[in-house]
Amino acid sequence: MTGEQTYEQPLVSVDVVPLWIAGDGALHVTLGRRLNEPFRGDLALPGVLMGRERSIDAATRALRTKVGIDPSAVTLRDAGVFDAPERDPRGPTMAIAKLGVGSQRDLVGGEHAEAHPIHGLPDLPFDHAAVIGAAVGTLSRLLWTDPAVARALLGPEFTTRTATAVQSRLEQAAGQPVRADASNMKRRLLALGWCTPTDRTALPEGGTGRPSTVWEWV
Amino acid sequence: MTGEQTYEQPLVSVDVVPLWIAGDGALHVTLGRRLNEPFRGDLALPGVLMGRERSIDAATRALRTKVGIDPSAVTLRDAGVFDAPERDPRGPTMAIAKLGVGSQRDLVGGEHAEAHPIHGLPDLPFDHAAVIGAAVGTLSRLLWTDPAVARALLGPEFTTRTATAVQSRLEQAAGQPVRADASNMKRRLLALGWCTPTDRTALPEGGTGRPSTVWEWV
DNA sequence: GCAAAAGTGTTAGGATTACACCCATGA
DNA sequence: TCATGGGTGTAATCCTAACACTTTTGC
Repeated sequence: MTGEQTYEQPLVSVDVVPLWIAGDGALHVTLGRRLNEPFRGDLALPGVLMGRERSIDAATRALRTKVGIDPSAVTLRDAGVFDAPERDPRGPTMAIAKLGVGSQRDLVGGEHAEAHPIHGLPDLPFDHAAVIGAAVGTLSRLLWTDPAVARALLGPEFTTRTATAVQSRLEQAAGQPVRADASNMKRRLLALGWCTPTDRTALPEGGTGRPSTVWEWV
Repeated sequence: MTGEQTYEQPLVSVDVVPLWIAGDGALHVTLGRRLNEPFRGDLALPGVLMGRERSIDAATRALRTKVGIDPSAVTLRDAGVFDAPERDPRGPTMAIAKLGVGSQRDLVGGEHAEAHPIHGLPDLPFDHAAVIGAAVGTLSRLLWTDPAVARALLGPEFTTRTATAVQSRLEQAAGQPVRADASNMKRRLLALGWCTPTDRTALPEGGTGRPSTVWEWV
C-alpha cells in the first residue's frame, strides 16, 4: 500500500483446487507429488509462490507446472484466503485459494498428478484439507449461479440426469442438505435460461429406462 | 507453496475499509491521508504492506498506524482480493481487502483520519473505490447472517427503528433493491434469535410518534 | 384530541417441495 | 410385457411482502 516500511516480505502462495466429476459421478480433486521441501514427495494441491503477477496467472502456472494441466481448459474462481499461523511449518505464510473447474479429460493431469475422490482423501500437508473444503463449498454455491462454472463442470452437452447427480454430489460433499430433485430438474434448468433442451436423448452407459434429455448451452 | 523458485517477491498490501453508521443514519468510511508515495497527501483507505504475519494482524496495524483507530473495537471480515494489473502505478501488486465494522465513536479515527459518507466520495487512488464497493456489498450480505457484524454495526443496544434504517441504507449503498420493512422488522429480529427486546423504549432525538423497542444481544 | 410513528393481524403472492401418475426405452 | 428411470400435472407447504388497522407517544 505505502512503500515506507521495510518489513520482511511475506511468503504468498496460490493454491489451486482442481475439481471435476468422474464418469461415475463422484467429485474428484487433482493432487500432485511435491517436488520440494517441505513435505517433498507427499501429495498436495498444486501451488506456487507468487511473483509480481496476478494471482490468476500464478494459478495457471501452478496448474501447468505442478500437475501438467492445460490452464486454458480450466475455469478459475476465488475460494478464500488462508493464513492460519500454523498452516506452514516454515512459519507464517499466506495462501490465496483458487477453485479450478473443468472436465475429467482436461483436469486429470499429467505425470506428477494423482486424481482422488473427495471422499476418502489421504492426509494432506499444510491446511490443504480445509482449502479443499472451502473450494467444494464455493463450487456448490456457484453451480446454479455462475454459468461459466456450470458449463465447465457439466461440459458442452449434458443430460438432465447428469445435472441432478452433479448437484446431489456437490451438496453431499459440501455437507449441505441434498435438495437435488430429479422430478423437478427439467423445470429448474428451463427457468435458469442458460441452456436449452435439444431434441436428442441419451441413456447412461449400459442403463435402462427412459432416456434423459440432452441439453446444450445457449 | 513450495520454495524452489526465485521469483521476485510480490508486493502485497492489506487495505481496511472501516465502515460505520453516523448519527444521521448515513453509512460512512474512514479514510486517511497518505504519508508516503505514491499519492502522498491524498485520501485513501488505511493500508499497509504485509510482513510475515497474518493478514488480520496487518489489518490491525493499518488501523492503528494509518488512521489512529483502536483495532480491538473493530470486527474484521474478508472482503476479497484485488490484483488488477493497473491498480498500482508501481506495477503489479495485490491487495487483501478487509471489511472493518464498528461504532462511530470507535471508528471515526484520529489525527490523519477523515470520515466520509459513502455517497459522494472524492476520487480515490488505486482501485480503492472498487474495494469500498466490495466491502459495502459484503457488509450488506453479512448484516443478518453474521451476529458479530450486526452487533459491531448496531452497538450493544439498538432500536427497531435503527435496525430498519441501517438495513435500508446498506441496501441502498450496495445497489440492491431496498427490502427493509419497518412493519415486519420486529418479527424478523425475533426470528433471528440473536437479540431480545427489553422492556424499554426510545424515541429518536426530538422525534415524535410511538417510541421504538430497545433490543439487546443475547 | 390530533399527528406521527411502531407494531400486530392477516392475507396475497410466489417460490419450493412433494408426490401421484404417465411416458419412453431396453430386455 | 415388464422393469427402469425420466418427465408432467398438480397440490401442499413455506416464506415473504403487503397493507389495513391498532397502539403508544408528544404536543
